[in-house]
Amino acid sequence: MAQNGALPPVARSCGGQSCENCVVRDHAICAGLDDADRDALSRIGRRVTLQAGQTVMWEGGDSTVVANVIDGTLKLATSTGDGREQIVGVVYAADFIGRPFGARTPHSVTALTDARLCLFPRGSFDGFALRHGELQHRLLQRTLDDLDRTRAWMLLLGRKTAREKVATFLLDMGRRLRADADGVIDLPLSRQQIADVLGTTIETVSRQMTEMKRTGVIDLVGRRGVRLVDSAALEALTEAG
Amino acid sequence: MAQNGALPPVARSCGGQSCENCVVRDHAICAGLDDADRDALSRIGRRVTLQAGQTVMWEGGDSTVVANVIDGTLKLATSTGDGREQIVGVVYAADFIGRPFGARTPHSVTALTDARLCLFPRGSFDGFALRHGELQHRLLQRTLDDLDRTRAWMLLLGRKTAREKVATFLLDMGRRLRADADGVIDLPLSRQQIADVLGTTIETVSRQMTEMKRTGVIDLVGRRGVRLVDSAALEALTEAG
DNA sequence: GCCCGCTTTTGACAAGGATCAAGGCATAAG
DNA sequence: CTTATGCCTTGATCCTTGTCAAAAGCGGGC
Repeated sequence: MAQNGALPPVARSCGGQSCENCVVRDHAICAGLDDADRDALSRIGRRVTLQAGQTVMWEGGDSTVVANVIDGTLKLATSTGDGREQIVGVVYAADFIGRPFGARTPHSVTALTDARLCLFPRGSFDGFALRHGELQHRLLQRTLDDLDRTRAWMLLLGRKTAREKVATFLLDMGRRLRADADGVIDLPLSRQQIADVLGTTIETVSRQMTEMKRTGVIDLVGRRGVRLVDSAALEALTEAG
Repeated sequence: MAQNGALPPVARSCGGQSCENCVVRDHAICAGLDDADRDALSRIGRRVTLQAGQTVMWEGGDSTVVANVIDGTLKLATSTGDGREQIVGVVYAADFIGRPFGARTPHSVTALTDARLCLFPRGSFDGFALRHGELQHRLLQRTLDDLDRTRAWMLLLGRKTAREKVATFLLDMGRRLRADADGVIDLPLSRQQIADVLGTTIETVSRQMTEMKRTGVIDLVGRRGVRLVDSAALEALTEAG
């Protein structure tokens, strides 16, 4: 399973590609760098394409690379020795992944959808960041935001009921992902993965979503589609109910 | 309750006190600053004494101050509208608290024991940090570590059993706190607060600890004292069992 | 040293969610 | 179009943990 998810020996790289036409250049941590600095940074990195299911970093592994997400969705996960998994973060385009300034990666990083990364060797990136206060500042801002969001999620894991967890999750996805013309959101996570985010089981997630569909709060279309029919009601389910 | 915990109108301040004899100067984020910079930083801050139970920052409140913990133990907490509380962090001497570079404090900060802080107005601190890359780097390092630790705690909240939670908590306290001559650790948290850290109830915590005492893994002395009699066995209880 | 208040422990019971087990249904391959 | 393969849903049951209630015990104050 872990083997199947491994990067192929030679990853598809587009090293020569510049930042000029990068879709996340104004949202990733590189935003704010002047052209010369961004060029210098881009020479350190290379583009990599991932297929859904591929793992880029392993829990407890050496921290050898960090990256910007260009597009796609990835999960950050930790697990117990006996295989219980907890997803500790979901990252999207323009997010930063990996552990700069540290020897070990404390969690695995796996693509949930096909994805593209702008990958940097950690050592080179660390050096660059130390020489560029602006970049380090943006990294700090982002890390502080991550920490705030992560702590908010602890309230969900420790104190919310299954119903509240699923409602909170759906609203969160609604905020992060864009719905199509019919208002349908295409979830990047399977039911099992949703359960792993919420600290519950696949059956409980399924039952809660079915119940919400029955009461008309949401609509389920196919395996991955959801329409948030009544966001206000969903919001209400977020606490008590 | 919140009112009782508020800072008194005039906090006991020792503004004139310099960093020279500060017990955490080599461990807090100020370590690494040269004498001149540390002096400049100290002129921005002032010392404040807190009594157990006092709250320094409120969830959702304006982020007006940040601080170094000089001594004592404090909790970071968030809660649901209906009063369920989750402790999202416990901080000790030399730790940094508050939300730099952000308008709001996402969680409350409350003293668990009497404590002393080195308090800075956030605006001034932010400005100072922006002008001192070394300080900002240390802040980044610390924030990255906090994030790693917080994510590890998510695995506990989402996937561990009550038994595993309590065992993990006790070992964590054993690592962070120093035992006295008899090997007894004085917990800075009440049973209810332990429950709030672990995302469970006071009764469950009590039952688990009683059971561990019965099997000789730990020993309970008074309300706040614990002796980790068999750390190896405790470690084993950390996963499965 | 004794008493009072509050935390902690213990007990009984209920229930939310986990587990075990089929069955149904998208999605993709043939 | 048909079939096969996993996901997802649904059902039945169990059990860990939460809830409610009361007893016990620690610690501070008199």
